[in-house]
Amino acid sequence: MGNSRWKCVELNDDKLDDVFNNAIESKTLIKNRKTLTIDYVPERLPFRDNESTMIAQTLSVILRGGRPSNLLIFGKPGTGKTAVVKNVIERLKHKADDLNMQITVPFMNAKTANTSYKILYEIAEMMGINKEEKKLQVHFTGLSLGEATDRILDYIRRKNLRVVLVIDEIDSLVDKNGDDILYNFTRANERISAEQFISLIGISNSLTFKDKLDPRVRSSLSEEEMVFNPYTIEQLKDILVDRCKLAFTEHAIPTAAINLCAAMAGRETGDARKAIDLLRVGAEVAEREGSNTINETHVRLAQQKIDRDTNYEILKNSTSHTKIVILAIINSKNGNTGEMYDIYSSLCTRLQQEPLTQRRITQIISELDQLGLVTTNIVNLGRYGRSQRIKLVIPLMTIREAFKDDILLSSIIPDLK
DNA sequence: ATTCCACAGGAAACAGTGGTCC
DNA sequence: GGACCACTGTTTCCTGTGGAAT
Repeated sequence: MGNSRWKCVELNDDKLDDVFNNAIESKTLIKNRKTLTIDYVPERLPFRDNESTMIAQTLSVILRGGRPSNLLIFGKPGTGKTAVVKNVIERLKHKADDLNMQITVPFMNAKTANTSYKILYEIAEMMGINKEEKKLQVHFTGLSLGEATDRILDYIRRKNLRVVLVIDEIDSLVDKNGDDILYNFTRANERISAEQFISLIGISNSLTFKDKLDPRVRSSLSEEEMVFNPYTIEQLKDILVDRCKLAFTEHAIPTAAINLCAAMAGRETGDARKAIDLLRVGAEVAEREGSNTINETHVRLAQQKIDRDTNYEILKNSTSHTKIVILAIINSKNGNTGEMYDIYSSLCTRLQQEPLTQRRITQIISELDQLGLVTTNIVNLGRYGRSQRIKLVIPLMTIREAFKDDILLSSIIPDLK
């Protein structure tokens, strides 16, 4: 390795000790890191009192021995949907405990459990079905969807359960797998006896999600609906002030920096997650600088760091073909699909790789577009057809950095100007 | 007004993989 | 050990698109 990055130097143990000792002794800005994550759920969720009350009212039917309506919750990311639902359910469980009543609440995210079968498997895991004898379990794979559903319903019947099934990011499940599984669960109550039930709470980031559902599923799933509006900049400010009190030492963050975090997050989508992330990363940047306070520059640097880190991770973990596509876009003059595909094919030949079809490459481009790594514009050239203009929106430095350890690409990376 | 280009993108099929069941 | 199952990434086939050229 001729890289000057790696030099043989004598290790200075005293210096390392100093670093660690300083870390332990120095006063840090952040006194409670946990409060700087969106998942941290405070006792009272800001500005969601009405929503919390409405969800609680829907679920309170359980305490009177009834089955609550299915519920669909809509809202952009970072509007507190998941946190509110989790909070209400925790309280419901406490109340039910007081009344000696048992309810089961499997809570899953359809982005992680992204196929119908994985949802069934997760439900089985969370409900404890997989602690039963083997032929009653829902294994990781190998069963048909019908059999897995039957085993879950059978368990509910045998154990006489009341189940509230919460599926977060339910839209991504329906996008990929259709609504069969939802149909089965909304109809499941017909197959179990009166004192048992399954109710569904679906949490969706997309308002148009309902349009993709079969009318029968739509009517039973959305017995009740609720929309979480994005936070306003003023509300974000209040949330941040609240978190700052918990997270930082006194006077660590001036109002101007809080305002900037709120403004940057509020300008886009009113995303509280983003606002809190900016605060956390800003604090980390300030800490590393040895500063006692977080100023506006730290917040701006935090924004850059978040963007750079996300892009770097996506690029680094991409498949070889996605990486070659990115290199083809860099090398393409006008960014037309056709030209880009030709370059991609020749790069594949140079790397002794079998090129994927144009159809698949179109798909990869649209994935990159969704991730915000490229922008695409459809241009009509009349008689000369219709094409996409693809433009890269990430700095070449980030790409070079992310690809530099890829052995396959090593022969063409120096071409990156 | 019609033709035609160069794609976009939906739908279905397929191959390979990793698993269970009997 | 063969039948069966789901998942992922891909290919194949196909229809739709909008404006310059004719």
